[in-house]
Amino acid sequence: MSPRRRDSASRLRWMHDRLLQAYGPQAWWPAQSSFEVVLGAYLTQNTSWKAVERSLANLAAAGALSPDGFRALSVDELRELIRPSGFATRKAPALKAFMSMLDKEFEGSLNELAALPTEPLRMRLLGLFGVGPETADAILLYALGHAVPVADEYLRRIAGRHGLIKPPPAKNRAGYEALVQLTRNAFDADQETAQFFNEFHALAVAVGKAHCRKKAVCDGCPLAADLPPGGPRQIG
DNA sequence: CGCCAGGCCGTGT
DNA sequence: ACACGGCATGGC
Repeated sequence: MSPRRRDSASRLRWMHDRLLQAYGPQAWWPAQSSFEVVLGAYLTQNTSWKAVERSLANLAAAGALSPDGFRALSVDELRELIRPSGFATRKAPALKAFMSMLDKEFEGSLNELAALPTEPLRMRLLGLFGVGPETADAILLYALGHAVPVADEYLRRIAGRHGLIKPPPAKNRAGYEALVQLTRNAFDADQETAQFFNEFHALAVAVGKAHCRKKAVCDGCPLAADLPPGGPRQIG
């Protein structure tokens, strides 16, 4: 039966099942340590993962993928190492601010940071320079193991093109929270685990990279059966 | 070459 | 509250 004409929660569940069937488990985040997840979460802001990999390779060569190695870098050295992934004049001090917070209040330990309750922890992250809602939630989920949904530009486009949210999809804070709520409402309480949200966001990125970039490439998309009659509703 | 990338911040309404 | 420009570099 067609998923069309059903409520957005059902359709989002259908999307999850369809994507899992099409792509399989994604085993995210692509990193060797929680600290590396944090670095990647900052570096990938409005930046292709390909470029992030170049910066991470530079950091690895400098021995700076661990807190100890990273702490030893000056902000100027850091800026040069992460230059390939762009916005380095912003991202270098932002990362140093995270490290500084971790050292001063959590003995340099991500585990101690992760021990805070989710909501205060999220507020804490959002208060950091260079951390918005998506970066905060990515760190919460993929580095700290908290069960929160992660919304991103791909999910925003998917929801927009499929008419799950009223177009044009807002790119502001309220729009982000609406996507998070959409995800929370779609799944049962017993599915609201870190493992599940982990997989859901990873699948959204997988289909996004393949079919939901700015140029519409809905042809061959596993989710195409759910598109409104006449094609995607909203491209940008 | 021009457009875009796994956002966020500062400023102006 | 919301829109909008700026931010840096590299891939395609």
